[in-house]
Amino acid sequence: MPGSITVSLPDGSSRSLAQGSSTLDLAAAIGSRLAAAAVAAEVDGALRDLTAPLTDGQSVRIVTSDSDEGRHVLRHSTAHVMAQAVLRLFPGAKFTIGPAIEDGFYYDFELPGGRTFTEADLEAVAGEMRAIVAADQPFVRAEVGVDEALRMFADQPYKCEIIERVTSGAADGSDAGEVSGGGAVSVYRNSDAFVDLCRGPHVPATGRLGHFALMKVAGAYWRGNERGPMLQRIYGTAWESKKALDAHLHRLEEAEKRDHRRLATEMDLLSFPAELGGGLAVWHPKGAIVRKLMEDYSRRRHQDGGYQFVYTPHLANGRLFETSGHLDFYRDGMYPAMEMDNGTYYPKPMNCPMHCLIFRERQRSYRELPLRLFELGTVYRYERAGTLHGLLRIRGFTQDDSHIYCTEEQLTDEIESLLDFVVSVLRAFGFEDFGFNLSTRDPDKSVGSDGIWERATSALREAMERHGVGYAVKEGDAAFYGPKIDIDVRDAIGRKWQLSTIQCDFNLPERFGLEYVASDNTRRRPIMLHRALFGSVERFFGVLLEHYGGSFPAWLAPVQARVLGVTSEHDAYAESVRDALVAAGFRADWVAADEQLGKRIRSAKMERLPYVLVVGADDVRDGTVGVNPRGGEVVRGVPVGRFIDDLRAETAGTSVA
RNA sequence: GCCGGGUUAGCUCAGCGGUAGAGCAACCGCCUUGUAAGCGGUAGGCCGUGGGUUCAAUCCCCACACCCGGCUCCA
Repeated sequence: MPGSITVSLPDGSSRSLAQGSSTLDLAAAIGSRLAAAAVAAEVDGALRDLTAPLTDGQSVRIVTSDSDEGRHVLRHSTAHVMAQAVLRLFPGAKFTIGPAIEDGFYYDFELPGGRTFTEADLEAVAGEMRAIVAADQPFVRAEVGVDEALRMFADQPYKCEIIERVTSGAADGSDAGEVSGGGAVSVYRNSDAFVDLCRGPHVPATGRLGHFALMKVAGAYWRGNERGPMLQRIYGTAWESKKALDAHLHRLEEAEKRDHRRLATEMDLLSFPAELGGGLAVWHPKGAIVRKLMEDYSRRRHQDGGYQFVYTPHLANGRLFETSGHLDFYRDGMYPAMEMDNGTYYPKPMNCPMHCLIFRERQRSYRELPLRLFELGTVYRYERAGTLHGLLRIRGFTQDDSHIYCTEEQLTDEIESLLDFVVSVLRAFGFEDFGFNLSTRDPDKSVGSDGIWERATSALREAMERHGVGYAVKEGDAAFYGPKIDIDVRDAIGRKWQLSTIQCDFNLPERFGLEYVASDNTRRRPIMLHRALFGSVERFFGVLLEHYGGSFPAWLAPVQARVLGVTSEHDAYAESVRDALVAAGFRADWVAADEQLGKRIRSAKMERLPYVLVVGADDVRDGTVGVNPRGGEVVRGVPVGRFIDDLRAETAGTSVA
């Protein structure tokens, strides 16, 4: 065909199209459904607008709105629509950046006169956005010179700053999504009234959008700099269909139902009394029993793992934290000093310095290494008021903290066995999906020589590689004294939580002058591993509560079984069954038949009890119970002894009953 | 710490410049019940704390505490 071009498709086939055809034409030629779902194109590996003309020989993949990439484009385009709406409604507003993010997008603005957004403004903005969508404005790309771009955005100082930074090569990641760089700047024009700096791609026209919701307003610092201007941010979400949007909103509702703060109140587990102060929790009996079970399990595993238990005080002389370096690096995050007659004392923010003192208290032999000290150590950190978040960010918390002192030869083996240990303990709490991250040195926030850091980092790397686990690298994310492996888990609804940490430290042993006597009778410096599995017991409890949605497995449930008589005739038997369960080491109770059976069962279900045992005349006669398990089928006529055996089997290995 | 929004009964939440309401829970009766809400009644609140404006403040203003959503930070 004269004047035609041929492009290839991902399945290996190729298509001929008229000169000047775009991916949109290609999609239409393949099918109208595809054309409707298409939002962008990947041409020779680069994302482009659907409307960009294709040239002969290119390979093209059509990006549809139901893919991650497609949703990213939808969200970015919706962010532009929101910016246009805000600029229309708030004349004089300055707009800054508005990227797509996981599940949505945001855009940051500076409103005239320091005005701020209210929830009511969101309604108005959303309404204006719907009008822009209805107008089906095309997204028209243009490349302009820097000077022209600066003229175009003459009244938009933030845009000018972005243009200048990009063209001067000072751009960081946050600019990369906005402009293409190089000699030209790309812009997208939606109408005569709205043009935004942007690398793209975008959907062909605003009519492709519309399944969005504006979620919340928030303050945000320009470029994340807390000394910079405070901008006004609007968060939104956008999806390819109403169905997908509704599903997302439904997921948010479900996540909210699992919120550990809500469940903690509902289930009477713990509370944060205002009188106590922010970020400090009190544990109620039902929360405390779950916590105790977690801690007991942890202690047993550590005992089996060759750890020795230690206890250390909550306060220490400031000299200790000068030696360790904590005062230098984290003074602002520590509770303020208490002046006492023989010095300045601080609540401890970490246990490691005290464990170093235990190590140093007498001469150590290589025969003692690896020496593994373990403590459930409560620490206090002054978290800034705005950062507190239920149990997940708290000012007083307990670390399942261990410090392992070993020789350099033992290091890699020790780390590798720790990887197993961590995963094995986390599995007991129902986590199946683990991720590993290696955090490396930040030269501005660390102590010690390059050589030491290199040895520590390669030990961690080698252990993971030998162990065959994949890992991501987080540059500059290490602790000040050494690099670390952080382990995250995925919970029941797919969220990631960073829990465990294994940190390699050549520095504190040096700072504390730790030594052991080696087999050749020389004195050597041990290496120290810091590690925590739960991290913070409080935080882990919060994560666990959300993971299980409050429905703790039988070994952790505050009450494992409740016995209910059908009528008050059977209350005495119900009580005797409860006694038998308690005698067998289980946590059980019974409730008198003052309400109808259905009501009492409902109450027990609302409390998320693993087992409800209903007993009536048949059961009194036969010594049985009717077993109503959480999420299972009722089984009548189960002998009490068999229920006890079954529950024992179910909780074996985890229960310490 | 910064921006915004909150704080009303044990819980979830209405309400309003003239000192308050619902549902659930609690308590008391009646009902005697076989697997997720029986009926009736009673009680319960210095409307977060302290100032201010007002004849009058739970309501309007200010400060503080705490909470929520973000930002920043997180050994």
